[in-house]
Amino acid sequence: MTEATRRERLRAETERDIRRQARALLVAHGRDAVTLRAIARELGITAPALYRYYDSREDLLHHLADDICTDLAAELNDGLARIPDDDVTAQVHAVCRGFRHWALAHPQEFALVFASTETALGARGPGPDGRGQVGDQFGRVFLEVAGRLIASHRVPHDHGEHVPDSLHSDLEVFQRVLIDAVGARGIPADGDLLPLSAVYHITQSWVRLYGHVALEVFGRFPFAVANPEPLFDSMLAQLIGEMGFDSR
Amino acid sequence: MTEATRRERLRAETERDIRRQARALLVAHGRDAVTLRAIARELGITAPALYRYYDSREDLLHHLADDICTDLAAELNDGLARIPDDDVTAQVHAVCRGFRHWALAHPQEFALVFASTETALGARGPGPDGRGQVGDQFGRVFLEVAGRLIASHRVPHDHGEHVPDSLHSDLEVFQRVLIDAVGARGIPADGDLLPLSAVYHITQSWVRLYGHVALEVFGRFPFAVANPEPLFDSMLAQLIGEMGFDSR
DNA sequence: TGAACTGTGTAAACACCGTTCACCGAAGTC
DNA sequence: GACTTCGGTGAACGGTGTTTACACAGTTCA
Repeated sequence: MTEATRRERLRAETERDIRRQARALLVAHGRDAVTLRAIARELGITAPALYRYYDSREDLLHHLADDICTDLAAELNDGLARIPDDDVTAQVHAVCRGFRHWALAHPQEFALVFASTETALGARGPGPDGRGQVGDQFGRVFLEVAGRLIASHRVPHDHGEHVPDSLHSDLEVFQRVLIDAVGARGIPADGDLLPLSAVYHITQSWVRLYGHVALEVFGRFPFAVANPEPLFDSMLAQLIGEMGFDSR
Repeated sequence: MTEATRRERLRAETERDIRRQARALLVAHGRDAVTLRAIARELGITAPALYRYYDSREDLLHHLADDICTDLAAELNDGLARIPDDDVTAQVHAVCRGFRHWALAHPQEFALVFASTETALGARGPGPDGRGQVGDQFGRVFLEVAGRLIASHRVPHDHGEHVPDSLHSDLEVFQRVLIDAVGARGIPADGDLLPLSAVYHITQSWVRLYGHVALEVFGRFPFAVANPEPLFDSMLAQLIGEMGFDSR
């Protein structure tokens, strides 16, 4: 390997340096502080040089968001690796708690990736397969854990709880995505293993997980929550309980 | 009335003009486009003149967020006024649907008020009474509807569903806030009418309402939702159902 | 080896931005 | 009429994204 010419190596290196500095500025002083001139200053070069690497500041922020998703996914996967393969409940716990802790520890990154109106950041276009409304790398982790959950548990939802017809077409798209995600892990799956009611429940779980985390990060609970962790844990226990697992 | 001197009237007028222009820029081109110079240009004055009205751009954005909360509250109250006083289910429907429609129609305003990391915007400090983590005016509407709900319905939650001890202290704060909100409407209330399990459910409802709306505004559902409205309505029906009302 | 080409940096410039300052004139006060 | 207050101006400082013309080192190839 290492076929890369000297120039290519240097380029890759400064490219990493640029994003590392951009990231540091984002973390330290927020999105508006991520300026081309500040990055260049820190790197000992001039701002226009950055245009050799990115089309614009917007473009850089876009790549930055991608990096953040990748890091988040890696962090969640690390946490997941420490948990026995067969303890799916603990896996769900780990991913959800990991997401919350990451978001609280990295509010600026969270805001950039998960609460931006620009469709360019974090979210891909609808896509021909209906995939990837959320950052690619992170979406993979989320889907993967959902996948493990499905593969390890036969028909979590069979309480006859039926899903309104109007949701079928959308949920079937997501069902397809989930089945593919499980398939990618070697375990074949089909619609019997993953009824629409389960797909619906996964969607609702994301709504609640995201809702709680965003409210906490942005401080928008309807009252000053002094101790948010038990609130989160209790929500999580309820989510897991509704899936047909024990809550602990 | 109209004790106001000529000068005071003029001042109030330009103050409104400033915020109206700021608002227009926010809506049209996003938060970053709300620049003092652009506002001044549009008003036919110079940028430094704005410092006679606001301490800084940040200060202006803060007041802008307040305005937005007030408008949102007014819009929700308008919708509420069209609904019979005794039909609480319809009232909850109206407020939740109204919030979603407002957010989808005003994504930039939503992002500013409900998804900013700056604590100065929308969120007040913890406050001595533990109130107002969410924009004052909007918070009032939210609490008011919750209040009507409580006042009209005796003990929605008595399925013995018990709330973990670790949540008690926080929920009691919110319970106090809610009881006061009901009291402000003339109807006295106490802890018997509003058990902690009901308070908990109201909190969880906000998590889900906010979660769904934010995910939709920011396009962060895990798959491309072609038709989000039924998804929202079904969540809403479930929320209302869990309160002990019919889902219709 | 030397010529040609490519990629990576520079400095200068343009048009913006928030903010501060000294100043000025009209509005209000005594 | 003198004096103060208020709302505005223009100039300036230091910052921003971006474009342009230019220089120079690394690479390629005859």
